Amino acid sequence: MSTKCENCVIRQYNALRVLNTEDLAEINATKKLQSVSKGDMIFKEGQRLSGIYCVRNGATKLSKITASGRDQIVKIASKGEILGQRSIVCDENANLSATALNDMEVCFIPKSAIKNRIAHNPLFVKELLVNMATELRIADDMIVNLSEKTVKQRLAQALLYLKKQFGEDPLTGDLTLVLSREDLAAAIGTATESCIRLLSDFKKKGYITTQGKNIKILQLDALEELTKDF
Amino acid sequence: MSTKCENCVIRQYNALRVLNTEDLAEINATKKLQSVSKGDMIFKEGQRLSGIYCVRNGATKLSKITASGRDQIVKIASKGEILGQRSIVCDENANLSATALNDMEVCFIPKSAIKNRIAHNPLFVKELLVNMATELRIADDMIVNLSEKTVKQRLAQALLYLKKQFGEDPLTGDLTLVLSREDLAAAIGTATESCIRLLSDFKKKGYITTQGKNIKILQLDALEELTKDF
DNA sequence: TTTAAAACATGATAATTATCACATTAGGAA
DNA sequence: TTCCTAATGTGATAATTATCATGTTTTAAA
Repeated sequence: MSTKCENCVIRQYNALRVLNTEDLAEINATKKLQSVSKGDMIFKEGQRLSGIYCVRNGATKLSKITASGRDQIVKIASKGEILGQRSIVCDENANLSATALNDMEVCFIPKSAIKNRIAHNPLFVKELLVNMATELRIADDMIVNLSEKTVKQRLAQALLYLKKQFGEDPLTGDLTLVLSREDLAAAIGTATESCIRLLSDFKKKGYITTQGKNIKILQLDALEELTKDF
Repeated sequence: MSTKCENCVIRQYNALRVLNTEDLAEINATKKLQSVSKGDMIFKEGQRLSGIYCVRNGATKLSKITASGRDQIVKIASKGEILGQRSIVCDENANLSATALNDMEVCFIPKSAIKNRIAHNPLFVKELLVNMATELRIADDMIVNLSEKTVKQRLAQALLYLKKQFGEDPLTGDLTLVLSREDLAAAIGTATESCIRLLSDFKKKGYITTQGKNIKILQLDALEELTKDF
């Protein structure tokens, strides 16, 4: 995969796709490819961002540490997604922390380059707008989910999401994106022990199997049924 | 208050403020002032919107009916805020329902007028973008709140929010925006009975008094302390 | 004003979820 | 490898929250 923005396929997934040759030249001249190791923090809540990060590879959690010390994952971002665009658009400090869930490659694009594009390319602004509006809908839906569904339902939903979004290992059938029990709990908004307990329950019922951190879904329909219950 | 967009002070609160005379002329020519009675639904989840609504007066809840029949309030919008802009931007059906919490006046602005402004006024698009980005931050924070805080903390927070956002009656000291217990429960994501029980608890402790649906905050500091606990 | 319906309120109880304690296992460093 | 630490897993229990039942009060309509 080329590291030249002009040839980069990754940007097809985000607002950068509408940039013209001239725009891309500046982005390309100023961007920096970075390797991020699993567990590394790309940026931290409250930090002033000097640019955005375009994810080339790997996945990251966007989360916030709560007063009680736990953290709540608001979103998982992966290939093609941009981190930090909300903060840059609003000229605010980061509202969430971004932590690598596995080894990643990201392109750092300095704020100035993005601000220039925003100032001069209306099409780009509109793309950003549509993107942000979509994220808002997803966040709104998550609010409804958190208050409507039980922890069990949210866990089932999270497993289905992981399968749909990141797929399964073609050999073993295990979910490709491997989360620690702690992260999985943080994603569905519950205590780690509760999450583990429910996974055990799913195992007992034959919905899934586990091997270490790996999870394999056996009965998709059972999990889907669970998410619908009320 | 004038009903001519050119002289309308309401639009100072939202993205419409950056429109020029020419833009405003088209908006003004096509907009329609509407009265909405308390309890009326302005639009419903899933509905195709033919425009946006600019709130001149009153307040509305933006909510979603859950599978179990309850509804969860995602946001309360009032004077100066625009309803439906997300759906128009994304060309999607409404994701939330908008229901008047009291008698309202709203200006309906047809989709075409807004789409024209988006197509021709980059400044307007940028304003929308910043607006949407801010709403996204608020939604993200709500996600963290819902999973971090107890119902009691969220109720305390909601009361403080109502005071800050809508103020108190200068005579009685009651919160200006009056919500039914059911709506208050829907806003904090709990059962109506739980909400009522906690209000009784707050009363017993002397934090608030109630008279019918009216609520008066007596001990602001106590409620603030509650929201911080862990 | 009367009356019916809706909203409010509270008790009893069940279900869900968190917390604490502790055992086991896995994974990485010396 | 061996050891240490962190993660996983489970039990016991407490706390929180939901649900159901039922009575009371408000509200609004006839």
